[in-house]
Amino acid sequence: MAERASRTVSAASIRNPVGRDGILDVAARLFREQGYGPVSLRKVAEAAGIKAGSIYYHFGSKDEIVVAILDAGIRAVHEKMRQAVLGHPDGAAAAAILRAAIRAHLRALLDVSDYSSANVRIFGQVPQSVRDANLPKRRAYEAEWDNLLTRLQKDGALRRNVDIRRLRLMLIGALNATLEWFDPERGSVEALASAYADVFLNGMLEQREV
Amino acid sequence: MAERASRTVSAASIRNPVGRDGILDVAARLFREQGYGPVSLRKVAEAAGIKAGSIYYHFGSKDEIVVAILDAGIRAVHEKMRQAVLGHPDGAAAAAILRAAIRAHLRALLDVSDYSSANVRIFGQVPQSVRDANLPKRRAYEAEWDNLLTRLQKDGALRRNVDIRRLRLMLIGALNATLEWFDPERGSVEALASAYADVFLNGMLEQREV
DNA sequence: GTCTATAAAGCGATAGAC
DNA sequence: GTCTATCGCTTTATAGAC
Repeated sequence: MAERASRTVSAASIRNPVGRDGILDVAARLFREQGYGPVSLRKVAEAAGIKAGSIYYHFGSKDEIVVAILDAGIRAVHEKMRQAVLGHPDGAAAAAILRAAIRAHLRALLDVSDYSSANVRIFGQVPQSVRDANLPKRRAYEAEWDNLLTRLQKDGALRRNVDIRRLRLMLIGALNATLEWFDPERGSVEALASAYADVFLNGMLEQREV
Repeated sequence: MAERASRTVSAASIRNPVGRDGILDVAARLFREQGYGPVSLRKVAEAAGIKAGSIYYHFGSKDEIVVAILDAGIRAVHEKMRQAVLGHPDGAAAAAILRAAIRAHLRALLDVSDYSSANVRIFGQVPQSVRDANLPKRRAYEAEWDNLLTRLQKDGALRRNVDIRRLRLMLIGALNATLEWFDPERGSVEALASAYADVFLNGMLEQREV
C-alpha cells in the first residue's frame, strides 16, 4: 500500500517489523485464496512488505511455513468444536449437541480463521512430508468427533447401524466442501449450519409414517 | 510396458503411436494420483513413453490438456447419473431414485473413471481460465441434479423447507469428498453408497416418534 | 508423429552486507 | 531483521531435424 516518508536507510525494517507471525498471517490468507501451488515465497514476501530472502531468517524452508499454518488451522477448529460440545451437559439432547458441533466447525472454517480454511484448501495439494507432519493434529481432531459420536450412539440417540468412522468422514467431508462455494452474500453461516444439521439429523425425505 | 524388438530408427514412434487419447489417459491418471501441481508435461510424456516436446504436436498448451480432461470427467459422471435416474419410471419411489443417483455418482468417481476423479481432485487447483472453460459442463450436471430434486420435492417426497440448490451442493460436495479417503480394501463402493444414502434420506438420529 | 536442443521465466534457497 | 545478489534447478513452450 502507501508508504510513509522514508528516513534514512532500510526504514521499513525498523518501522514495521513483520516478524514470524506476520509472515504466517499473510501466507495463510494467500493459501486460502489461491491454493498451494500458485503461492510462491516471493508472493508471500511481497504481500508482507518484505523481500523473499528475508523469510529465511524466520523459517528454514517453505515447508516449515506450510506445516505451521496447517497445524494452526486444525488447532483453531478443534478448539471451537470442543468448546461448543463442552457447553452442553452430558445428558443434553443429542440433536442440540450435534447442531452445536456442526455450527462450530462451519464457523471456524467460513467465518473465523484463515488458518482453518487454508488447511482445508491446501491439505490435498502439499507434499506428502508436509501432510505427514500435520497428521497427528488431524487425528486428534478426528478422535474428538469419534468420541462424541460414539457416546451419542451408546446413549441410543444415533442409529445403531451407522459406522462411526464413516459417519465422521461423511460429516467433516461435507462440512469442508462448503469452503468451495460458500458466499456470505447468499446466506449466513448460521443458516447454512442449521440447514446442514437438519439434513444430517433427520434426512431430506418427508417423513410419512414410522 | 514391455517393448517388442526394435527395427530401424525411431522405432517406438512407428510401433507404438501414443496419440492424443493415449496422452489424455496417462495425464488423467497422473492428475488423479498426484494432483495438478506436481504433474509436469515431462512426467506425462515419460509415463506415456514419449518426449515432452512431442506433446505439442497434439495439444497447443498444458491448459488445453487439462480442459479436455475436466470436460471428459464431467461427461462421464453426468451420463452415469442420468442413466441411473432414467432407469426408474416417473412414479417410482423417490428413495429408490435418489439411491440410484447417489450410487451412480460414487461409482463414476471411485470405480470407473480416472477422468471424473481427476476432475474432482484438481478442479480447485487449476488456473481460473481452465475452471471457466469447464464451467458450462459443470452447470449442466448441476442442473440435472436440480431438476431431479425439484421434481421430487414437488411430488411431496422431499421436505418442503429444504433449499434445492443448497441440498445439491451438500450432496455433491459430500460425495466428492469421499475421493480423499475412500479405500476399496476397507469397504466396497456399493456399501459406501448405501450408507451415504441412508443418512441423506433418513438422517443419523434414531427415530423415536413422529 | 516423435526426436533433440534450447529459450525465457519462475522457483526455493543461500551468502554476506548493513 | 531485512536487503541485495545470485546459484542451481525445473517449468512451459518453440524450432527444426528426421
